Parts: sequence; C-alpha cells; structure tokens
Amino acid sequence: MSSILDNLNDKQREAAGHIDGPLLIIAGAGSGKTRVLTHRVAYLIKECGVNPYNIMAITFTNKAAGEMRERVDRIVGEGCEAVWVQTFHATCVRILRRHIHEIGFDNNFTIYDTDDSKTVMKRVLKKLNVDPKYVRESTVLRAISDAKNDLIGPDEYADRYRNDYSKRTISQAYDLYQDMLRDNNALDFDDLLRLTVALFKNCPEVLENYQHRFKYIMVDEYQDTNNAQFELVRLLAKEHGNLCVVGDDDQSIYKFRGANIGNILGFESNFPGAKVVKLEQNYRSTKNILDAANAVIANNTGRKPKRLWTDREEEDPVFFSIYDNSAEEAEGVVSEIERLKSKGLADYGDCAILYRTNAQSREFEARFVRDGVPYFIVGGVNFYSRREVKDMLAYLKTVDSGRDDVSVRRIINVPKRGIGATTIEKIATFADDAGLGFYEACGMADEIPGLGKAASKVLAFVNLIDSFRKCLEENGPTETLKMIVDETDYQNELKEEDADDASERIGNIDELINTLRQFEDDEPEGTLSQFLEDAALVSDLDSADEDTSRVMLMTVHSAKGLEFPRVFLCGMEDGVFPGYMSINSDDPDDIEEERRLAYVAITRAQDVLYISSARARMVRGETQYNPVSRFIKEIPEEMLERGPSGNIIGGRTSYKSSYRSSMPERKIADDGKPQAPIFKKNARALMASGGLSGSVIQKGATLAGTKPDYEVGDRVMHLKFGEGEVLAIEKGPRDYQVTVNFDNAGQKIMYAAFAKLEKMR
DNA sequence: CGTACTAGTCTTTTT
DNA sequence: GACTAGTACG
Repeated sequence: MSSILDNLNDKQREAAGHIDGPLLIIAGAGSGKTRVLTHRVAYLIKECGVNPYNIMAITFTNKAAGEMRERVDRIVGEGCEAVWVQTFHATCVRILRRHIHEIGFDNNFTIYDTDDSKTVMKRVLKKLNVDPKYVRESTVLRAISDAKNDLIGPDEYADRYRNDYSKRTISQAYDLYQDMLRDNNALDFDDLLRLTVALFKNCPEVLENYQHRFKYIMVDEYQDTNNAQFELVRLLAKEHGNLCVVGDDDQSIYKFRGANIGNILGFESNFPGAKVVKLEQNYRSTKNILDAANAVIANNTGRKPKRLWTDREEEDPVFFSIYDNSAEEAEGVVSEIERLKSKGLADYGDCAILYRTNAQSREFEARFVRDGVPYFIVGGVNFYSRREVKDMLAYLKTVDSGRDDVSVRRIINVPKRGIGATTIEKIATFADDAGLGFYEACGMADEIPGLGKAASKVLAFVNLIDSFRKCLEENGPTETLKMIVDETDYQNELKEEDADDASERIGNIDELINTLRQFEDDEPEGTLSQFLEDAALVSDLDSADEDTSRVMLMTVHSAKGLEFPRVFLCGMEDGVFPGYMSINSDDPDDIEEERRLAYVAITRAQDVLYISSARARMVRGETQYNPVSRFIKEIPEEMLERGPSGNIIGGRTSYKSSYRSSMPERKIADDGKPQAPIFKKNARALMASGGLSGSVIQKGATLAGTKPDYEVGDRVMHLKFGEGEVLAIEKGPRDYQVTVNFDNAGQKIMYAAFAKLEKMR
C-alpha cells in the first residue's frame, strides 16, 4: 500500500513517521525540513486518523507559515483548514483575544510595534526625568525585552534587582512603561508571548483546554526560540507530549533578540525519551559549497556533530576575489551578473547578493540603477513602518477606537493643523488628572484651561474623526481610508514637503488602500480592528518570495530559509563579517554566532558561490581598512579559486539547468507568477496568516468564482459554524456570496470560495 | 506655532 | 552618510 511517506528519503521518513512522544529533528541546511513537516501533518491526518483540529504548527515568520499552509493544503486538500499554522505571535494573539480578560486585560488590545514602543519609552523617560544622554531608550527597551523573554514581569524585575542600583532606572521605566501600555490598551511584541504564558500559568482551565486540543504540536526553526517561547511550547505539549521540533543548531542566528540555542541543544534532557533524527543529506548545493560550509562551521564548539553531504557532483569551485574597495566590489559583482545573463548562464532572478548589514546594499543599488539591471532589495524599512503608512494606520486606529494615545498623538497635527507640542502636553496633563484617555480629553477641549485659540482647532480635529467614524459605519473601512486621504489632503502635503519621494509615498498609500479592500473582499466579516491587528504582525520579509526576474539583495539574516542558484557573498572582512561588535565582545559565543551566520550564507547557494571582500570600505562615513574575514581563512585554500585582485573569474563550467528541475520542491521561482507590487505580496502573506478571530483563510483559495454545487434551500456544512440552510446565493464582483442560516451560529454572509461549504446529502 | 539648522545616532539582524 | 530628534529663532 502506498503511503504519503513514500516520497521521503529514509531519514525523512523516520522523522515524519514518528508520531508518539517528543521528537527532535536536526535538519541541516537544504535537507528538506519543510517537506518533512508538511508530510508529517499529512501523514497524521490521512493515515493516522488524527483530526486536523488537534494539530498545531508554529513558525517564526508569516512567510514560513504561509508556505507551510500552502503545502499542507496541496498534500492534504480538504479538511486541513482546522490545523493551526501560524507564527508564535499570531498564535498568541489568537489565544489572547479569547482569554486575556481572565488576567485583567481588555480582549480588544492593540499591538505596538517597535516604533510605538520607542515613542512610549521616550515619554516614560521624560516622566522619570531621566537624561536621555545617559540612558538611551533603546538600552532600556532592550533590557525590558530581555526580561520579558525570560518571563520576568515588572514586579519581579524590581524584586530581583532591588539592590542593584544600576538597574533601578530600568526597573522604574519598566513599571511605568507597562502602565502606559495598559492605559493605551496596548501590548508590545514581547507581551504577546509573555502574557500568553502568564495566562496559562494563572488560568489552568484555559491551559487545559488548549493542552487537550493540541495533541500534536510542531515547531519550526526551534533553534531560534527564546525562553518564553520554550515555556509556551512546553506548557502546551505537557498533556500529550507529542512535541516535534525541527531546527539546526548551526543556523541559530537570533541570539541578539533572545533566542536561546540551549533550547535545541538541551531538548533531550528537557523532554526525556525524545527521539532524535538527523537529516544530513543536502538537496540544494554542490559538494564544493557544502565542503566550504562544513569547513567553516567545524570551528564552532558546542554543536551537535553533523556533516552535510550530497550526491550532486557538479564541481564549480567557490570563487573568491579581493577588491581594492567596496565600489570595485560592487562593480565586479554586478558585471559578473551581467556577464552571466548575456551568456545565458543565469537569469537575474537566479542571482542573490548577500551582505551582513543593510547599509551595504547602497553601492550595489547604485550600480544596478546605472546599468539598468532589475533588482529587488529585501528588508530595509518595513512597509508598515513607513511614515505615510503609519500615519494612515494611526488615523484608522483612532477612528476604530481612539483608545490608543500613541496613534492619536501621532496624527493630531498631521497634516499641520496648528496644534503644537504645548497644546498636546496640556491636553495630556488634563487627561491624566481627570483619568481620561487622550482622545476623550480632546473632545472636552473647551474645558481645558489655557488652550485658548487652540481649543477650537482640537475640536475641529475631533469632528473630523467623528465624520470618519460615521463613514466607517456607513461605507466600511476602505471608503473611510479613502475619505481620510481626501479630507486631510495628505497627498498634497507630501508633494509640498518633498516632491521627489512624494510619488513613492503616495504609491504606498494606494497600496494600503488596495490591501484594505482586498481584506474586505476576502473576509466579508472582517472588521477594521482585525485588519489593524494583522497589519501589526506583518513584515516586509514576507514579500521576499518568488521573483524570478530580478537580482535579489538582502542581509544574510533575511536570506535564511531561501536558496539561489548563484550567491554572491560580499563584504567578507573582519569588522564587517564578523562584525566589529562580535570581535570586541568578551563572550566567545558572539563570534560563534557570526560563524553560524556565515554558514547560513554559504549554504544558500545551489550551484555557484562567489565570495568577495574589499581592502577599503566606507563605514559610517569613515574609510576602514579591514583584513579578509577570518571565516574565509577557515576554508581550505584548495576549495577556493582566487581571482586576481579586483576581478572575479566567473563560472568556468556551464550552467546546467538540469540541476534545478531535479531539486525537490524549490522555494524560489517555481511558479513563474508575474511579479506583483511588493505590497500585494504582503497582502497575500497577511491573508495567509489567517484571520485572528479564529476563522481560517486559505492562502490557496481562489476567488475565481465557480458556481457552488449547492442551491438555495440546500442544507450545507461549514467547518466552524456547523450545519445550516442556504438562504441566498448572489453573484458578486469576484465571487458568489452565499447567505446561510446556521442552526447554531445564526445567519452569515460569506464568499463561496472561502467558506468551503459542503452540501449535505 | 512652525521652520531651519544642528547634533547625535546608527548599522546587525525581526515579530 | 543619512536620518532623526531636538533646539533656536522668526
């Protein structure tokens, strides 16, 4: 009898087929870990009779979640919608929305991004009369974040460091910061995790409910989990013990944000009786590339011994070139890419340029622009962090609830309407004294002493927001956003301010409008609040997907999980990569982390790897002369083919496209989709993360609008709402709209393609 | 209250 | 080198 697991190699099958008890899958780079995870889900459902409802898979990025969801859909088909496939943060939001009131918070909380946190912290430090010259917000926020990741709340923090004078300011700031978040009904990213754990610890019945439900739990990129995430997973898996984690200790590169590599190294002692499976066969790279990667990573101590191997034989060497300066490096790399393209050896989309820091993208970009080569820079400023987008979101948040002071204060004078800092402070003081929210206080502007003429301006602002609220009720979110843009004349403001980047910013606003409309179309029951929640958890990285026609530029961190036929690893100099911070650090693990990062970089390459360094480079406005990276010296000389200074000697052998078709499930460039604007992709990723209200949106679902196979009067079955009777079917602009009266859930209007209604016979 | 200039920070990476 | 926040001045 054939099995889903037949498609896997022995080790993969061993891993995917292990069902009961804790399981650690050490998955080397390119060893097919997503494949194993998705097949395991399929196997559980199709061959072990496990109810999809009992399965949870957790990832770090929306992109990974979307990808996994898509692939599970493909293998399992119908019925897998009930599987939870989400990021840690989205999972927590989903749980907290339902239960956080049980630990004294409002279920309707908003989520603050790092930018918002910074704004709050600034006010905290001001209130505490701390001189920002001596204590920086970022330092305090870092310390608080670390504490949260270790599940230390403000009270415990104060307790713990009672006698440590140096921590006193931080302790006070932590306390006040949490107060302000609470006043604003907001949680920051770290709170999402911390409070979910707190919820579980304080409300055993809630925990039991989820423990009972999730009989099978899978965690991707386990080497990147922090202590809070560990605790979350441990608690959830406690009842059934069927915890399957996948990761690679050699690819642990997020220590700086709290990841604890000890979680993966100590899995067997934390979960006694754990089975361990190592996936060491690499399906991605040539032998040369793997040898180089192995040679570098072998210098790390404290790792699980493993050695990647491949049965690929193609033998282009690893190319290494030293340039006189970074401009020549950029020139050399770009001209090599152009050469490859013109000789038909590679398409632009086959090439990726990887670097340690975002700032390094500049010189490459300049070359690409000059030569008219299509390129795409991943990362940089997150779409949702751009000023114009944040402004619009702040308007929407204010319209939606007005409870979020940070948002109200952000836009009360944007565009300029004559409400200055003094006025804002007076309102804030009044609000504090009266125990009101900032926005509420605005509504009472004429009762606030000392506002003078400004009072009428503030009231005009309140009226403006009221008119938007009315619009929201009558015409929905998208129309409201359009009205906001029109009424505030925001686009003209942008033009006057800086004509050069106005068009890009206006474009971003248009994209936001499109995304909101898409959201409304896709989820007719979705509210503005929901959209705003989702938006807070989406990053630009999610758009780093299939773009077949452009050279991709990104940091090594962003490249994790991706693969490219030709990789250019640039700026390999001591001080750049490894970064000077790690070189000067007293903690030897910092260098090891950089080495893991180098390992990640090298293993992104499928067919050819080009490494380069520059003798001179501008860093923060000054020229640095750095030696060749120590990591390059760790690669045996015979594995490298050195180019003469300033010149890459390019691919000696021809490029065989046959490698590519033989690769199992390539991630990049496998569907030839025309490239969509960046934000459209974000939208898709956003949708893929699932409605946080509990409804699950299928990424793969089309809106093509085939006529459903049921008719008015038929009894139908819905995954979440159960049985019901079809009252109406209407053809909408993109899909059929179905009205169903559910026996238990009442009347709902839904889109046919999404609702996946099944006719009862 | 708004504008224009200055100083300081940033460059590690993300939800 | 670029961006941002903060300050002085109009």
